[in-house]
Amino acid sequence: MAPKPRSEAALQELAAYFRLLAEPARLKIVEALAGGELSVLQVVAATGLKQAHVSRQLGRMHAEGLLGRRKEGTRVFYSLLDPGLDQLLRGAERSLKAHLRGRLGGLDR
Amino acid sequence: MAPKPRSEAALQELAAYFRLLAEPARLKIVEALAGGELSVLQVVAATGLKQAHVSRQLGRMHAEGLLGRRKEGTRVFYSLLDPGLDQLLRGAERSLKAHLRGRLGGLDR
DNA sequence: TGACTATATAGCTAGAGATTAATATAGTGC
DNA sequence: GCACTATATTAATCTCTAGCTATATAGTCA
Repeated sequence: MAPKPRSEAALQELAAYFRLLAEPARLKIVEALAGGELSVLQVVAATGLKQAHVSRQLGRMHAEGLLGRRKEGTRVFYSLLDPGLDQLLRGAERSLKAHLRGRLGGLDR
Repeated sequence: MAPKPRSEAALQELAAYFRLLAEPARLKIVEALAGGELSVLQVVAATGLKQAHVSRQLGRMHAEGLLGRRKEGTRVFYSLLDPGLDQLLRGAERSLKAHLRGRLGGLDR
């Protein structure tokens, strides 16, 4: 009755992937990029975050393979690479609602 | 062209939810529970983690609404509450593969 | 009650990473 | 070359929490 044993390495990768999505700031950036590629300053404007922070997070997400990068003159444009990410976020939101319900009714014992 | 602006609070909740899944140890526990409810010691045996650590993580996941809890005598059984979680993990694995591909070919510049 | 088992908690150290201000780098146009 | 803009990096502070050991709590049974 154990449908799927994952390897230790697979769990590490999976955890690292979730960690990327485990920060409100990065989620905000991802959401801003959902409308199409943006330059760093455009992301700064869209999110209200500091330039240094945005640049660092964009760089990290690009290094992790989550974002694409395109240089044009002095600017650098980033874009979402995985079209399934949006679906993943929606799925997480669905689960989240179930959890919130559980948190309300879940004052067991 | 902006399909879904989420509130700051929603992003916080979403990030907190992903943070729960952002640890290999917790993923391991979730996986162990995928086969049905288990007592704390059974989770310890299934994962190889320390009892104190398992108890803490189970407690946290239960507090967050991710797990159900049932006491029986001196034992406490925990179980997954959200049937969509499995689907979420699979979706994340799919995205992850896309990222790994990107990490390989993504030596741009 | 005491002995035993199962869970939970407290205190600690170490490490990871978010966030910031300041500075460095790179590209463009004069 | 200089001035200007956009991006990246450095260094510092701060918070969080994983993981550990040891201890406490609660339930069961004699």
